[in-house]
Amino acid sequence: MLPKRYSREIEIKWQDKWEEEGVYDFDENDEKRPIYSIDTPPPFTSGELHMGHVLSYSFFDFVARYKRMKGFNVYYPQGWDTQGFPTEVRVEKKYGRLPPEEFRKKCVEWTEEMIKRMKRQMKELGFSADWRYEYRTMDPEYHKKVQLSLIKMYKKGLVYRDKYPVYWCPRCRSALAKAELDDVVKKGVMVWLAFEDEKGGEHLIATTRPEMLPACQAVLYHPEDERYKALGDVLITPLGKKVPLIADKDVDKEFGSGLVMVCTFGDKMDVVWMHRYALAMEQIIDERGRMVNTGVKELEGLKVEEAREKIIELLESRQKVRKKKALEHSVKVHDRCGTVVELLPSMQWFADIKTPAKEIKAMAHRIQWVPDFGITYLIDWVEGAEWDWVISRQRLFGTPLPFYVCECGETAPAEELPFYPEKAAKKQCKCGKEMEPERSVCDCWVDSSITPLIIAGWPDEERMKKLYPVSLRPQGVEIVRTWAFYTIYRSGVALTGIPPFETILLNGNVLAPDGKKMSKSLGNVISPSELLKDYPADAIRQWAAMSGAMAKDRPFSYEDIHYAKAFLNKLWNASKFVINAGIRQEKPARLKTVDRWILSKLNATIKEVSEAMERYEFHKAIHAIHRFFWNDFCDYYLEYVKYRVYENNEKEGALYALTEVLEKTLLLLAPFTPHITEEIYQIFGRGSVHKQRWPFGEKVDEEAVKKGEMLKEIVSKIRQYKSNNRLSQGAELERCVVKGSIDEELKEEIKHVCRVKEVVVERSEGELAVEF
RNA sequence: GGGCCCGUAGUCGAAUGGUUAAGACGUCUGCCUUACACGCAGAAGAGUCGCGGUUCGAAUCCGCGCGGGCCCACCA
Repeated sequence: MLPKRYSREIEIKWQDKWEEEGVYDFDENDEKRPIYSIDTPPPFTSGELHMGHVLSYSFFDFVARYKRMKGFNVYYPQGWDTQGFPTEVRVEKKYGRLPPEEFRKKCVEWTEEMIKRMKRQMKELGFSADWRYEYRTMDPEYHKKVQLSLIKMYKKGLVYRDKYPVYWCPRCRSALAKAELDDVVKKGVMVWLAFEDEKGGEHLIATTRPEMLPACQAVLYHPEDERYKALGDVLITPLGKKVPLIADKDVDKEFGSGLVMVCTFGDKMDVVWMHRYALAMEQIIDERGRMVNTGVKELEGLKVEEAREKIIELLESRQKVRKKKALEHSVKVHDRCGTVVELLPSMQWFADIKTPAKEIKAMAHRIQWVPDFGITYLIDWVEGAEWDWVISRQRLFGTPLPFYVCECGETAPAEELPFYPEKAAKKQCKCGKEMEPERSVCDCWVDSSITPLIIAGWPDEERMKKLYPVSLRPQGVEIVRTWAFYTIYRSGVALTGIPPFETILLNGNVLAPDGKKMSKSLGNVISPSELLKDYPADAIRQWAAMSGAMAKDRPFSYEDIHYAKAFLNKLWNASKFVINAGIRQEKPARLKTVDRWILSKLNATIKEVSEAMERYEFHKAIHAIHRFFWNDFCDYYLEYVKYRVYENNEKEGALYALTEVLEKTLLLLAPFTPHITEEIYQIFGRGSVHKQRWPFGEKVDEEAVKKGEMLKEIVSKIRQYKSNNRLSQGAELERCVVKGSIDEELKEEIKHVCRVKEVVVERSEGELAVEF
């Protein structure tokens, strides 16, 4: 007997049991079943799942469960993306500043706590990952593999060290991440400086950073700007330096005079242009924010703001300033101290993405993209990339870059892995000096771009043979340019030459019910843990399935989740009815038309759902199940057979059909609602529903379908009559006339199902009609 | 500014170029019928953003316009 109501207690019971019995374990020794592996995204360990996680991880879980039932040996590990700036911020807030090693230890402790919480939520949602293969990017084992992958790329010439500008806080003397910057509107001055062409003609350039003039490398104009087209290719700065004059489409014709000077480095756009035209890098600001190597002795040693005033003064005295105008503009400041940041050239590590770009694109084309337009995000990105991937970060909680560097500029890979600079062995450079272990850590995408290798046991060749490439990479559409791209590049092109996954499945995001992005500041965030207080996991999972097409964003819908919960209730109560009526698994000799009708509908539904599952169209699958079970089975078939069940009238066929429909529906629902289906499935005494095979859609009896639909229509018309006449559906009618071609069997059904004493049939080929 | 996605009842959303454009929520009417009132039966409500085109036929394909969203870049 089923408990009176379905509840979360039932879900928790099964979650514990599944874990205990290892129901979802990947079978290492199975030689027969094909392997289906899933490269699940390792979520960043923030400590709480958000609705986007719930949506996407539900999708992954549907796939895993479906494939298991289809007979695959499913390999479904789950990892954690642990390292990064947000954790550093939170740990520093809690413990203050600590020495690096102690700080990292605290970060690890913190992260372990976060993982514990998130894992609990995943379990509560019924995700069927195999936790024996859990990985964490902060583990020494993981570090080792990331480092090995970088050394291999280094040896192939794909990883190198070069100068690159980073955001720098002159006050804190530290490199900053983008996330540490705030935009602040400040008062400034725009000055128009007089440049000269080779014939002595004067051309004005508007700038808010005249102090950068000594580092001016080029002047740019828009290719369609008539004023500068015929000017030649050199211009002379007010300081007398000759610089190239270049046409570039990114210049705004309307701004100032339509000319812009490129300096090392006034702003981010200078960096773009420097790479595009291979301009020189001339550093004139040092780590303390003071001017150096400007070639203008009045500026040397001054702070940036002082230098700005000074050079205006200087240029005015040389009559090179034509106009000045006060303005307000936005500048980037360090979020913690408010100091204006500078872009400073510094030594960074790069991964070459320009040289292998073609191969990356070609490999992306060998992967199946679902939906197919997803690949355009990657192609556009590769084609638009202006420079190589900067893989180093000046942070603490990250994978150390496994290299040594020397004053002389030489670099060398580490020999012992995992490599930690504090404990690194000494190493001598070719030049004779002692090399320094690199102290920067990796960009987080360096960690996560080898997950297919990690789960496939790389570099163990035996395991790789078995598990690489992975079958499926599910991920968010918004990280195609990062995670998908970097994975195809590193795991695929650079390290194995084989596409890292066969199929990539892209999911969209969850918006707030108001259609806007969920954000704390808008106060429209819905948290999974709050939701779990009001709705069972199986309702939340159905909501995910109902959330529309892949790669599309959708607002969160309380209506859907409400409906999903109501459906669980329906399933529960219908099951109680079937159980009370009596389970019958042997097919009786005779089935009535209605029995054959519902079994045909069932088989059609199985086919429809199977096709949708193969295409990852979960909303179609769940919709087909809902429609069949609620509308056809509960609303009609159950009503059709009640008299047979209660009055023991040709009961066997009814019991068989009821049992068959319930059993098969449970199987179809199992990937979506694993808990409730498991609980009900126990009546069959065959163990876990999740160990069963996916049902096969058998033959549809066209004649029975036709008759069944006709009966449905007649019943509906009689119900309509009763409703219009304010009668209860249980009310007995004396007589009705059915116009249409129905047989004696259907006539008898109408009498019983609609409680009509006398049914008269008038044969007619026209439209069905019922008169009273 | 570049790329991509989208525009369907009050709301959210389905519809290989082919009957009367699913379904859910909400609304209205009736029904406590021995699975379920977390329910049942019934009803009303759109002709698919606008304009043009292709077609025997367009929500669906093409063009333009209008309006959203996402990602990226930028404000010298």
